[in-house]
Amino acid sequence: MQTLRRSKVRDQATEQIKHYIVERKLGPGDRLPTETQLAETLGISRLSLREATKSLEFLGIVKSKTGVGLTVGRIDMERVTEHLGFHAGLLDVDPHQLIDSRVILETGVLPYVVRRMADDPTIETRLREIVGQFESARDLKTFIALDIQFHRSLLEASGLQPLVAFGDLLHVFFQRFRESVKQAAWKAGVESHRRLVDFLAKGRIDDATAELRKHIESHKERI
Amino acid sequence: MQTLRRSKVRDQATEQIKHYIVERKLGPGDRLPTETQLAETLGISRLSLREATKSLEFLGIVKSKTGVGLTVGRIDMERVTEHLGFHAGLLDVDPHQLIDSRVILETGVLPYVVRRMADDPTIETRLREIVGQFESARDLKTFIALDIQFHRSLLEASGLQPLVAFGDLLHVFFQRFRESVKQAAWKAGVESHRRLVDFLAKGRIDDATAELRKHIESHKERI
DNA sequence: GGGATTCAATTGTCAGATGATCTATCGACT
DNA sequence: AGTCGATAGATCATCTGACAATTGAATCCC
Repeated sequence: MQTLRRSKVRDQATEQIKHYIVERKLGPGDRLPTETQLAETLGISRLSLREATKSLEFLGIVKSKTGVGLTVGRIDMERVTEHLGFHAGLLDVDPHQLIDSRVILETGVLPYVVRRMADDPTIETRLREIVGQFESARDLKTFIALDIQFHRSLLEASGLQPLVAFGDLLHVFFQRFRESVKQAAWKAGVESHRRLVDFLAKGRIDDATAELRKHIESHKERI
Repeated sequence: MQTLRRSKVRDQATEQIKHYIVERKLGPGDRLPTETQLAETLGISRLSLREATKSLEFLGIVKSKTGVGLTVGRIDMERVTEHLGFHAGLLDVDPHQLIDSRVILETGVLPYVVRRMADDPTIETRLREIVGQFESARDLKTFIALDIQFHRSLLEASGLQPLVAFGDLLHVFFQRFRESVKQAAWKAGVESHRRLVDFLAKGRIDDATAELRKHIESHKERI
């Protein structure tokens, strides 16, 4: 037999659309035919075509705007990371692994941060600004928000977008046991952040690494 | 000014479905409500709900079978690669950032690998097995497959699932310039892999780190 | 009891219609 | 003449309703 299982109309459509894009060497921003036209060309209903385009849109391969039409999109890692949370390895993660992963990610980034801090003084300003805001934090909620902001800024300071995206994802899973931080730990955390920035500003990578590692691993005591 | 655009029904639906899965801690294979039920619960038409599920299905987050219903799926990175890698022009990630990210990720993992290698001898066996298979690789395709396999095994050897997941994602975006590897580079790559395993087996983390960094950064010459 | 059949449940596909939103053109007013 | 606003057309967004295709289990027949 030719086809064991008949390929679904929708899946054929997605392939056809991708083929259309490649064949005509279309790039981000280029126009695609309208839904009606595409459906007619492929000989399927507009609905099936929509299911196809919506799938492609999910990853950013195409973009659709009301009143405008379909255009070729640009895929960025952030979008994919956003949905990656369902990767089998992440659905049910051991907190220890989560912590270790964060240590690797954030300490690994420090050499890059130091390098970029030397060129761009706004990075240090930004980090110190957040540290300063810690002082006026009164409740757990704002404290957590600031903590996330600080660590995100740290990753951003490396200039490595993929790691920022991944860091965001880790934070989502980290959230649940962040809330168990005791008031006593705040103060220590604030001091730790401040020392970290100091080390970075002086280019003392090893000290900064040790400080950051200790800071993140302190979460292990609360598991 | 903040563009106040109403979030589309479909996008809300995808979020709701993901939320549903996470909230109930559903894993691959678990059943979801039927389309009709879901649509009713969310207060939207079955059609809009379908566009949502089809999007999720595109990444493998959910699976649907005629006559059976919806089940939770397992994200298949190969599938993601297949869709994402079809047109390099659509990918918007700075290659340098990609390489640097990989360096941080994989070198950061090495101390953990060494530690676990000491306890579990199968790890070294596994890595050497892949290195051995490189010898018999005849075409670019199998070479690439082995390279991916090696680096994935390396991450797995750390025991840190989140990083494995992230590594998978990076490989998706890395794919495109893997294909530009010249035959001459194969041999060097194989040797580098072998040296890396040797260093790891001896617990020489610094040497291993340097070797791995050099290996990954060699891609920079081909940009 | 075992195999074939029927049937209910569920997804797959279609057609048609209406609302929402964007672009562009045209016209009025200064 | 130039600017602003309104109108119209194009296009996507969403809904309703219906029927076909597929699956899995209950049922029936021997």
